[in-house]
Amino acid sequence: MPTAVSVLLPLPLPAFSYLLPFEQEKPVLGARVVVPWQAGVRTGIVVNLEEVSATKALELKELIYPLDTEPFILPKHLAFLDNLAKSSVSPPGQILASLLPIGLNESLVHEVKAVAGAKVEHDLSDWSGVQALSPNQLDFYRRQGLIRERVRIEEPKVRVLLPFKKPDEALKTKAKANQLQALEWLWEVERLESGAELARQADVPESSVRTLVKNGYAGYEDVPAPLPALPNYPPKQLPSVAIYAGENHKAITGGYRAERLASLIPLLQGDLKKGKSVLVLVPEQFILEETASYLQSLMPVQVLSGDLSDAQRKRFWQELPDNEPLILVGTYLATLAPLGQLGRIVILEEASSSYKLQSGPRLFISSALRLLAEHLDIPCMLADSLLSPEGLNHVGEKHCLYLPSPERRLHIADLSEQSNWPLSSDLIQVLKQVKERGRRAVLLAPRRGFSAALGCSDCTWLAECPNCDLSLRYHQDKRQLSCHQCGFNMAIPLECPNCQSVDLGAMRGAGTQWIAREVAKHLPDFPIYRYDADERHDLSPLLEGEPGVVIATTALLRHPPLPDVSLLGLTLFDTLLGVSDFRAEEETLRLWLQLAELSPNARPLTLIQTFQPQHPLLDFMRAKDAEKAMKFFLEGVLERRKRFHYPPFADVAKVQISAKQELTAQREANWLATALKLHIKDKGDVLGPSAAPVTKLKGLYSYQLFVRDLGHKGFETLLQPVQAYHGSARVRVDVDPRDIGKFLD
DNA sequence: GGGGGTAAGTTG
DNA sequence: AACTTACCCCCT
Repeated sequence: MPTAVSVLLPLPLPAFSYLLPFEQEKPVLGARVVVPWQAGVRTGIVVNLEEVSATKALELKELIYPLDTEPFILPKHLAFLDNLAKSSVSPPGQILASLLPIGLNESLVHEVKAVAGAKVEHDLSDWSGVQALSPNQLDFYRRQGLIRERVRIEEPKVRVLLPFKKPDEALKTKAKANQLQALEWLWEVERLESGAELARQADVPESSVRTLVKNGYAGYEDVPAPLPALPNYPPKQLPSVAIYAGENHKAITGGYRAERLASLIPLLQGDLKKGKSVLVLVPEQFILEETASYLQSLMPVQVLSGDLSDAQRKRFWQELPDNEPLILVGTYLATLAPLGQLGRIVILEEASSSYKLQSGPRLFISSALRLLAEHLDIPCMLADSLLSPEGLNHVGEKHCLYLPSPERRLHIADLSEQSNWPLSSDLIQVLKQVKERGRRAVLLAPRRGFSAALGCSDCTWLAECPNCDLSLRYHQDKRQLSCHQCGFNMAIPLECPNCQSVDLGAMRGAGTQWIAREVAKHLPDFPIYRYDADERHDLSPLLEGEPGVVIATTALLRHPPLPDVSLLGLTLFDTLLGVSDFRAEEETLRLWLQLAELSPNARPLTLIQTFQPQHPLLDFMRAKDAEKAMKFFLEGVLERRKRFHYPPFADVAKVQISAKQELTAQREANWLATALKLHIKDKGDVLGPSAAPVTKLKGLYSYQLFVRDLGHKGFETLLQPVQAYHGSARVRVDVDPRDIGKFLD
């Protein structure tokens, strides 16, 4: 019986079947194979093999060539991929494309040869490069069965300068002293990447090197590229901790980031001793570097992230199965890393919103890896300053290790009674103390730029984005108004377009520029730094202990910690809570806990400016017994989530309907909501549709609705009407949205 | 009748 | 995702 091979390509499509040529060995599951695709070839992964009838075989195109004899993706991962595809309602190929960092886009040497006796227009009697044929001809010959094809991975080559001849008498004249010097140096170092480099190193003009090459003493050659070095990070000492996680723990919360990691060390060492590797997942590059720095002096560590070059990732992937047990610290790109003896998965900062992939299948990587651990039947450890309610519910209270939380000093400044906006008199007073004592302070503003808006003081006019329902952010330094969503920029108008008043000024929330200006007013001659996406000042004087104030956005959380910060100011607490998401409070609390990481060795006074000093969240932050407060907070969240049927007690998917015309978006959203309600019946419910929080964005009007899966039936079936939708609006789905108002591109 | 743009359909 | 085909508008 002929064999059909199902091949998954890194495209947003399901797997496709190809016929295995009768003379070819059956490929193993998870191996890479090259298959014909449109008028060329593509590399995919073998996900299934099945016997088919001879008639069925006739309909299939032939597989071209296997690239591997061993699985490139572990067969255990294939079922996991399939499961992820179903739960995220996206094609399996799309999951593969977003999780596999290498291997499927290799450059290939593709050759063709005419079958014996075939009449073809070209001379294809021997293997020749496919570029001799036009794509149409290739397709035609394929269909007629006139050619055979073969491929191999193109070895990465680099062009180098090599010495060809030893210096001879002809070079030993005074006029050719430079050439002689260069050639002798080249023989000394054996090879160099360019003639220019030789000229630099031998300290001769480039023309001398050119002459050497012209006269055949040296020349360029393509040689196999050397293996790239794998990254290394400067070692760092972990703090000591009093409690360690054991086998019965499934989550760690509280403490500093480094303490949570330190509490895991005996567990990790135990895994390695048992011959098991551990996958340590991180949400961002800076945590990857920090984690690798801490671990590498204690145990064998490898890293994988988007910061590695293609060549580095390739080397990493190839060597991984042969390595001794190790700790792999990686971002989501390490999900499918072929660790043979994987014994545990650790998810650091498990609740981090950075784990939400912003495109493709929009996976939430924490959930995906919890699923992987279940598939592999290995333990999974969660760690975060404040566990996600989902995480806590999953592991259960009694499997949770609480580390003592850092002690905090908190002062709340009520902005409603203040006249000197955006700084309260309390903040000004402590800032003055910081200056007098030559200390360091960090002020966090809710946004970059000067202010949230520019408006007219005489009427109600506010500058708004022409593409979005948002006010334009005022950037004083560039004398510009810009939209932080769509990137629209314009110059500041001279007068109000509404009432022609010239009294235009900053309105609403103060950004880093505004705060910096106010601080400068109150603290003349004190060093002021800014740290946001627009302006990243060099903070090394502060690292060395010089005094100063940093005005920053949360971008500062990705900067190495500053020593002995004595004041931490949150200039507008309210914006954090203003987010229209059921996770807003939880995220705010987590941010508050993360702020302690800005200066872990100090105990800075945290000053919070707010218009709502009675907000219940502040009570949790003020509580003396932090551990108890956190437990109480999470219990409350879970209780409400249960009562109102929110995750983890129901699965939620967002459906976004967008169109250029607002009415179209609204009509199609209503239509889709009705279709969904009829389809879902009592298996779940449909909330909405309602206009998206920012209804017009990037020129599109969006409506959104939420589908709740109350019986864990899976969105694969519940969202069927969405899958089948072919109307005039653009529809996007986000399963498990982490920010319910966020626009889906 | 064709250049230039977008929308819709197909890929094994 | 990448690519082809269909279709529309505008201009010569």
